[in-house]
Amino acid sequence: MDAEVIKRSLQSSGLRCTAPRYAMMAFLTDHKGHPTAAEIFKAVNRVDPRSSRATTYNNLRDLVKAGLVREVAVEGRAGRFDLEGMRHHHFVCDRCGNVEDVDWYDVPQPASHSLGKRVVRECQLIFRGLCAKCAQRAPR
Amino acid sequence: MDAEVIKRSLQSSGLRCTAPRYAMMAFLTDHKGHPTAAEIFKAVNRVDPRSSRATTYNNLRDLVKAGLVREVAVEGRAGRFDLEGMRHHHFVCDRCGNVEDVDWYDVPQPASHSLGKRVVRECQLIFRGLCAKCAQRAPR
DNA sequence: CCCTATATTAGATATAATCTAAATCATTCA
DNA sequence: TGAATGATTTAGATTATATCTAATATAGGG
Ligand SMILES: [Mn+2]
Ligand SMILES: [Mn+2]
Ligand SMILES: [Zn+2]
Ligand SMILES: [Zn+2]
Repeated sequence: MDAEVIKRSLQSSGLRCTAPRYAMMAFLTDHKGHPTAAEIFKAVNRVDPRSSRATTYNNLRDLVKAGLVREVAVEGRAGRFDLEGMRHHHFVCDRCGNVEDVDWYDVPQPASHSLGKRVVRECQLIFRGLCAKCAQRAPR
Repeated sequence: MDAEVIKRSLQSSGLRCTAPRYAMMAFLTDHKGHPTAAEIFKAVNRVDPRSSRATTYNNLRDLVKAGLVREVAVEGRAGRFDLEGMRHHHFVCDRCGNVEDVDWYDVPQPASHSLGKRVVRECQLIFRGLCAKCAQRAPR
């Protein structure tokens, strides 16, 4: 019963379990492909066509702030989202913009003097280049 | 004579040394604060008010492709740019969006089997949280 | 079952980036 | 030096992405 898990994870973050929020979390649980906000919006509305773009963005913001969801910013394109489940890194394709998971491995922290008074919330390791599919196609 | 350095670095990348390109590189050399495309556009036009937004974006794209400039994507905000000079990592402030440099240290590569047929061009380590200034201000 | 802080909604607005096709320019080579 | 030419630039329109607004609805505690 995944439903209970989602409900509890929302509530334990101080977020009400609303229909749009639940639908977004359920969608992200089932679709590991790093969807954009627009894709999440469309998917949620296919089920129950009443949600608003504003709600999608508001909720993504809140879910990221609560640590349930992670955003991967992609230059010149819409940001991509995924569940903060098992730790992993990311690979972003220069050509097609796809975001793919890379197995987790530990990354050393910076020397504390080089962070100064900054407060670190998270640390993302992002690889860029050509995904397997794009690497095979002709260059340029 | 910085001018010659810029000119040569452009040409050795197969890029003509044009006025807008030169001005952009000079501006990035002098301003280490990770400006946005809009800021670069404005700065270049203050000197010689003839450049176009399209040229700014085109050139940033080409300079990144040539490896002379790096882009840091920031969720929900304009991307930030800096020169690929001394290697370093980045810190992005959740609240004010500022991008700051973090001293370089070596990051281990992923196991090659976990990259598969992907071709890695670069690897970015990005920290997120509150910058020193924002960390001091009241929370929320 | 009520109450109310929290959340949602439609649509307008703001911001960021790309596209177009005509004009210009940097570089090469005779 | 003086074409020739492919790369580059340009203004402005267009698209893509994200946020704002203020009226309405609802989750969840009491
Ligand atoms: Mn992921
Ligand atoms: Mn930097
Ligand atoms: Zn690809
Ligand atoms: Zn800050």
